[in-house]
Amino acid sequence: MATIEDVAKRAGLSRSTVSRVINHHPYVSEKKKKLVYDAMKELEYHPNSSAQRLRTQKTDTIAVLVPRLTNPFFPFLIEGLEMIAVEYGFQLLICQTHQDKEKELNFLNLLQTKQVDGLIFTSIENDWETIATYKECGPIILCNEYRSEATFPVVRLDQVKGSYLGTRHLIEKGHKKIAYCGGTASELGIDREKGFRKAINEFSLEVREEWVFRDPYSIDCGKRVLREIQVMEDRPTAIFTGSDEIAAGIIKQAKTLGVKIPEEIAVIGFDDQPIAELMEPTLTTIRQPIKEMGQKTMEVMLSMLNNPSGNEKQIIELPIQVISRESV
Amino acid sequence: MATIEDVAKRAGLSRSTVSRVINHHPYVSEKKKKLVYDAMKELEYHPNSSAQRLRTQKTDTIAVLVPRLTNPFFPFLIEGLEMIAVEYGFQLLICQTHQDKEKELNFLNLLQTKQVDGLIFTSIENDWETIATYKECGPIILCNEYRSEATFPVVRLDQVKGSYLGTRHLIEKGHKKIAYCGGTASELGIDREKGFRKAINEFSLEVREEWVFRDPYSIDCGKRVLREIQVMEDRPTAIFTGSDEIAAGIIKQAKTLGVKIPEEIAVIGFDDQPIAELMEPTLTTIRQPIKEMGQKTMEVMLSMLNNPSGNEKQIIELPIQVISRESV
DNA sequence: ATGAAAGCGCTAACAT
DNA sequence: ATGTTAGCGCTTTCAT
Repeated sequence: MATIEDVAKRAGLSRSTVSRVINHHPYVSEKKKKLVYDAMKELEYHPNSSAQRLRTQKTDTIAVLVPRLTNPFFPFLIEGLEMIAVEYGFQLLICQTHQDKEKELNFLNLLQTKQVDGLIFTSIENDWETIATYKECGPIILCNEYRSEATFPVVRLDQVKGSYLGTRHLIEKGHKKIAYCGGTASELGIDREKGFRKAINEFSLEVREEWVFRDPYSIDCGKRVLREIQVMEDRPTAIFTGSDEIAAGIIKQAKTLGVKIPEEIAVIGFDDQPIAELMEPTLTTIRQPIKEMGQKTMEVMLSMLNNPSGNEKQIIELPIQVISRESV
Repeated sequence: MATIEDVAKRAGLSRSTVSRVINHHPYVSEKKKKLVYDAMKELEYHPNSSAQRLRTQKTDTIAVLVPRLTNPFFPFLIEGLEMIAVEYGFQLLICQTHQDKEKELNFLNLLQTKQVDGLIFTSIENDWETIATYKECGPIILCNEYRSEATFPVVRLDQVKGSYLGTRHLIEKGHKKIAYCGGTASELGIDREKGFRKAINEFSLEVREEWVFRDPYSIDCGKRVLREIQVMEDRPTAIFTGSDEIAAGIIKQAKTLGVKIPEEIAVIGFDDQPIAELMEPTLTTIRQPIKEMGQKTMEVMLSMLNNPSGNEKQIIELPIQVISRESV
């Protein structure tokens, strides 16, 4: 492997000049520039990125922690993040935590070992205390999931409002017995339940505790929930869910059991993923501006990188809306 | 940021000893080991990965080129790749080419700048000649997509057989007029068409050229294809597709147009993604052992890394099978 | 078992 | 406009 030294010799110049050419510095004569380029080509020279990183103390890389890529929500979010990152010459290091606390901690290590310049959480596994420890290690942003104790910037959607609107939509369609199936493990989940209950209370309805499912997250979870509901004495007539996957699972199971949707049970999803339009009936859902959230997040990250002092807490909230289709 | 030097001073030892502790070398007395660990903890020391990489000339990182993560096929493939990689202490750098030749070339650069130790293609945008150039830059493997001229190891599925089986399945269900909608841009596509035609010929059927669609890849493409078919005078009674997404698009559009599936038109997908079970009718499809393909690929990569001379061509083919559901 | 010293490949301050 | 030089933080021979 050719080094910068080799190129310098070959071009009959100093390492500095070669370095200047590589980094597009001004004040290099055209003549020598050409000499350098020729030498680089002949020697098939490519700068060693580890050396560059060591020297400059920058990696131009941002870590993005996601629970798993097989949940389509996250690829779409990454799409937004990457769009802005690439524009400014940054690359993403995508890290799947698989919902594992220890893995998450290991990824935080990337910041400490200077393998990345900044880190973005899109889901959070560990306690806030644990994560707060890393504040000094470099710019960190919470995107999508959040913690109110957070002292990092947060880019998120107004989950309370989202689930409030979704639930109100169900109520306006005449439903009075509504189940909640959104998850409450995270603060995001708690807020969703909050919005849900806000709508419920506003219309003086009641929620039976057995209609509240706080763990579901997948297609299979959705299926299971519907099976549980079907054996209840007093059944809800509508279900609010925390993702299109859960909703899809419910609908799928309903077909298997011969339960009519939305006549017997209405279902509302969350996310507006491609699957929402493909299901039969098509899925009424709550659209999150995922890509925009990604873009906004990366913009905040870049500004933190440019202005290291400006990492105070700030909360950016994006709008959310109900997309009415056939499942309600 | 504390450096190894700081730790050495603090522990009253040399940098070498600290380094030995970090890297779990033998022949360090327990006493000094403890001294080092204490110092590391007090100083919150974390080794700088750029320095380590520069020194060792290794990154323990493998680049994985995918067209896009929003196509669920690739997250599942990554699942398999990552499982093995993590086991052996490697991390993945996931790179989306977005089907862009230039981006693909830029990612190949990662190998030249020593930012990764090896690189895996899961799709190929550039000419083979162009890619062949990079052979000397480090271990490269083709996974999923392939080129017969390839001089790198290839891990793939038997596409000819897959589409042959799928098509035969349609024929055995009584179809004689079958459309092909699989893509032919890549060699993978060509092989699929080959398998398709093999089955067609075996049963002495005919394929009208207007029934052959070589470009489709997405849900929207599938919709478009069905619209085009519906305005034909002589319509096929079955469609072979190159992905569950395309098939899903066709089914969706069929509903919109009031076309009955499978009665008026049968559809077979490719991949067996979660969506295949959610559609109504459920999707008959060709299952690819995606995760296994990822695992196998990473095993080959690791063996290349351990044995740099062993990067000769080898082709590993995995089995494929038809999953019969309702859409045929 | 431990330390001294060289050097991985690069950039940037300083000097000219 | 170009060159000289120091040093980023680490590992690894070599010596003891």
